[in-house]
Amino acid sequence: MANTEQLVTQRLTESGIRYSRGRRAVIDALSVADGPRSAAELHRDLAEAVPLSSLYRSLSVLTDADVVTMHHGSRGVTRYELSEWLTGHHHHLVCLSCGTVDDITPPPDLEADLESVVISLTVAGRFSPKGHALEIEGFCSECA
Amino acid sequence: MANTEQLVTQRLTESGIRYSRGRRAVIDALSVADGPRSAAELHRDLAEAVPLSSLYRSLSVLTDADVVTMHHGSRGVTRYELSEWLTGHHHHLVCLSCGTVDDITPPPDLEADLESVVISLTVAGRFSPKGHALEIEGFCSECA
DNA sequence: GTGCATAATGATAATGATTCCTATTCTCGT
DNA sequence: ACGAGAATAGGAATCATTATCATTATGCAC
Repeated sequence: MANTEQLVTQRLTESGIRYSRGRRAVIDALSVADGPRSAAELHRDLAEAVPLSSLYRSLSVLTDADVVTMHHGSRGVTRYELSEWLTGHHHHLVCLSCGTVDDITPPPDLEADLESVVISLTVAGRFSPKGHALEIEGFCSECA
Repeated sequence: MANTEQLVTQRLTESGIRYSRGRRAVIDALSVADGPRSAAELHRDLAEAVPLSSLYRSLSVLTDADVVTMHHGSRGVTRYELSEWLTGHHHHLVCLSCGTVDDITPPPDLEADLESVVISLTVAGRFSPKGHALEIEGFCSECA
């Protein structure tokens, strides 16, 4: 995924947003993560390289630019990950015990099934679907 | 749903938990809601009849007793609703604009499709699924 | 290259949701 | 009615997150 760098650079440039050292560090940390990360986790990973307040502001800016997407998970903490146009569409495995979240990408046929369920569920109604998220709750290998 | 009352009474009695005035008010408020409610919303609905601290404690007790289930939705606020064994299994329509969440219950065939997707996604792996939640994000009729 | 307008940073204060603490009140079984 | 344990209420404390603002860095015009 070496061109994540380029895609992000391009998107930020287009939006007139600087791709500063701190923001680059955030993107790098999210790039190597295998699931959404909370601000606290990122701060720990970045080992004080980015102060918490700057980290939050970077995440906010990057979210506005749609480079990063936020999720609201267990215990009221917000988790962030690279947006799907960078990583591909995926879903989440949420561990009920330790709270960690891993990405899972369904094979095309299953994803197609999901989409048709979403369409069927909203076709009758007054709701315009823009996206969907399937969260599978259970126990990860560590906590099983 | 007149027997929600009885089911809750029974469950709490079994657990040695009292079904006090305040807790009854919380259950009643959740019973008439058409989707998960935040503590703040409940507090507003209950018109100060239940102080915030008591409300939170009631929600915590009821969650522990599995009478109420918590969800983590938009903007980092926790929302609560009656557990699925009381209301039936359902999913959520989340409005990207105003943040409200509505319940949606799929017809059996669609729910069966969902379950088989979940099974297929986890069968290979080291993850034991216990439940699933499909959140459909979009715009409600108000915000369309 | 210099200077300037603007953007980004980082330390701290403020906010908002939630939890903890503790004295008082209520309830149930005796 | 009495006493033990449960529940309440109010406030203080905590945690995640956001706002403020003075300082620093960056990109661009000259």
